[in-house]
Amino acid sequence: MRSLNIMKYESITIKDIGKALGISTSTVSRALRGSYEISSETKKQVLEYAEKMNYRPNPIALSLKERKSSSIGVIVCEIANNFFSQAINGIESIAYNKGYHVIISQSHESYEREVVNVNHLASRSVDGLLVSLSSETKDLSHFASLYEKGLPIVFFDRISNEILTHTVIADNYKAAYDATVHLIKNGYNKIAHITSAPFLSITIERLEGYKAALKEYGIPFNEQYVKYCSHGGMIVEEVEAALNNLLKIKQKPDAFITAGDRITTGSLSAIKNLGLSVPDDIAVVGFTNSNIPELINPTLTTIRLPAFAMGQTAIELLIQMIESKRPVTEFQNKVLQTEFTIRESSRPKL
Amino acid sequence: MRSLNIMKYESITIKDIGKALGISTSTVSRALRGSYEISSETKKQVLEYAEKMNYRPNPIALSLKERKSSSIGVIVCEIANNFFSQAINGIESIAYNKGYHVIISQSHESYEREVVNVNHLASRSVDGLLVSLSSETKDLSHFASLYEKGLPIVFFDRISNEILTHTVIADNYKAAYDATVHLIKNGYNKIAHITSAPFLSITIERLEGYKAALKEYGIPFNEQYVKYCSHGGMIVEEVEAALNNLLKIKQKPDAFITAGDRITTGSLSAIKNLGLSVPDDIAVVGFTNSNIPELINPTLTTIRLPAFAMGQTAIELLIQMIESKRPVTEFQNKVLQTEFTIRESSRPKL
DNA sequence: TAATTCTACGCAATCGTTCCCGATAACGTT
DNA sequence: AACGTTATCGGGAACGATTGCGTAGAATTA
Repeated sequence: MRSLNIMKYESITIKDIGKALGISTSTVSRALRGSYEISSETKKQVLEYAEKMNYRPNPIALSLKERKSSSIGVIVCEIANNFFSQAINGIESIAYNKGYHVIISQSHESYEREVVNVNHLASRSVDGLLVSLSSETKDLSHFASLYEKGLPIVFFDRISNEILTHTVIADNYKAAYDATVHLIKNGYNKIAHITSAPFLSITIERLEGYKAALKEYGIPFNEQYVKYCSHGGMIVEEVEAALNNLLKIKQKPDAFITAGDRITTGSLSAIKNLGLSVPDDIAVVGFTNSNIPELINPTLTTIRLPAFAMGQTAIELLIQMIESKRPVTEFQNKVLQTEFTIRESSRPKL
Repeated sequence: MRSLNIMKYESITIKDIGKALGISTSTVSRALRGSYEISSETKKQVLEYAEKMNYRPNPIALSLKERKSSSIGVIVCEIANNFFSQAINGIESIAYNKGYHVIISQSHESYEREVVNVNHLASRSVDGLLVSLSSETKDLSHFASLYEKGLPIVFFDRISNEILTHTVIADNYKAAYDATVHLIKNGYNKIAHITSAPFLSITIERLEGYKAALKEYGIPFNEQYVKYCSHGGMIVEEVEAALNNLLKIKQKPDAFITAGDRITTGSLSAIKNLGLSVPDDIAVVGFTNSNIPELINPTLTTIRLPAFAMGQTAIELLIQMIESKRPVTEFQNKVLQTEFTIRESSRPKL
């Protein structure tokens, strides 16, 4: 049994080492960093003592002096979302090996919260930012001002073209196109789309793909068939409302595509509560990174985003930007392919 | 379109304000904090200028000076787990309102990683730590040494009695007991248990509840019916192996209880792949915080941990510890009730 | 009027680290 | 013998903020 001491945690500093060894702090500092102008005996002495006392440089002092922190900030709407938690794992897998620590913060789809978080991260001297925008964010000046002052930022998933930098997205256009075509070929022609906030990049990209497929197969686009969840499905009620509104249309849809984890699960629950059956009453294709689509009843046809790879790609671009000596002028806009798995929820219409 | 400047981000300091206004930094500092020994005109001048220039105190400098950071560190095995992401949301909901920032780090069930993370958080001067142990952790000296030096720590979910501090857990004993009794009453008597690493507190508590129920109903405890996943189910293969080993037993179990999100989904997938049907071939009750247990086929009988509340309780105890002037000597060991929902996967045996 | 008390501010130390300047030897060179 | 080199180290400023202490000048009191 160990108990808590009221004294605040204190660790050994180079000053302590200098005092103990009768040398100056500058010498200790240089010895620790292996400077050529320190004799090998002194070096050995310092190194041994530091090792013995378990000396660790104070990262706070380093951050203050060097204005960097070997840490990168990640801003996502929420981690309780398969896509983002998987993306974060991708980010960490690279960052950890390159000596960067990852600080995660959640916007909870709130613009205000996003602003607070980005400013906090910046004031904490993160060396760079990885951002997926909140569904409320229309104005990017909180990022722009930092970016212009030299803070590297890479956007992923929910991006913006307002700031010229690297971006990493999934091929949302193609994914939505393929899903729509799949439904059409399986005999569905009243295909709805429950999606996120209207101005989000992912929403626009997916909507375009959806429209393109309809057009190609001569199905007129029906504005009523597109329902937006302004909180990205984070609020259950908005998904239920979207679904109910869809079912109220006289030309009731016979299929729908959901654009996100929360929207997918939310609408499936709502359908179940309404006593409807999938796909006989209505077919479903969902954008989701759930790892149990085949456990759902019926098994769910899904579009899975390459979350882990997107995280990896984004952090690689960011680190490249951070460690670049010259200003980066060539920006990459990576588009990663999604994974389409056909299951029962979209089987051919009877 | 805005582009990246190579100059490193620089913000306004107290020194800049002093220079601009022709006063000393101490006066600026005091004016900003509303000290009584600054004239109201000077105060007004400083406040206005600071506001105009959007001055924000540098938290790094403050951390260095004050040896605290208004941030608390959270160590969990992984965020891509419903329980932990929900718990983190509970933590954040309180921390945010009390002015603390939350830094999340993942151990990925690795002891080594846990040690690295805790030391990094400590050196970053977090004011306290919220910890759920990794499944590999047997030795707690990396926590104990910091705790003894005054760093407040609260353990939640996967706890240890090696360190005397506040703890927050779910009533795992009762949950496992109830689940087992439920299965027995529904006619199952060869009940297996697929659980996490054997020395984890949650494993022990659940196993005890399971055993107690068996004993109460006169069913002999069969060692073979308990399978451990040393990585907490994080590796799919270990769950499959556990299940396969279970099915190889001559007295094949007719039901099993899974002790965790990953183990639950992993074993259900494995069962599905084997072509077995639930609950006819084998019934299932799962510890899981999934929000779609009723979408699974068959709908899943679950034990849900009060993740959000556990996070809230833990952070409240931690903040209380941080802000306490005197050393805390009375420790609370909170036990929160779980939520048992009976569905089809454990319906009465035919 | 002289002594005292306030008022309102500046100086400098502090936190831990790095790094630009010197400084001081012991050498070798001329 | 005088000078330049080189090796090795220390002093001190800087990063941004807080704070104990000192003090000039004004206001008050005796």
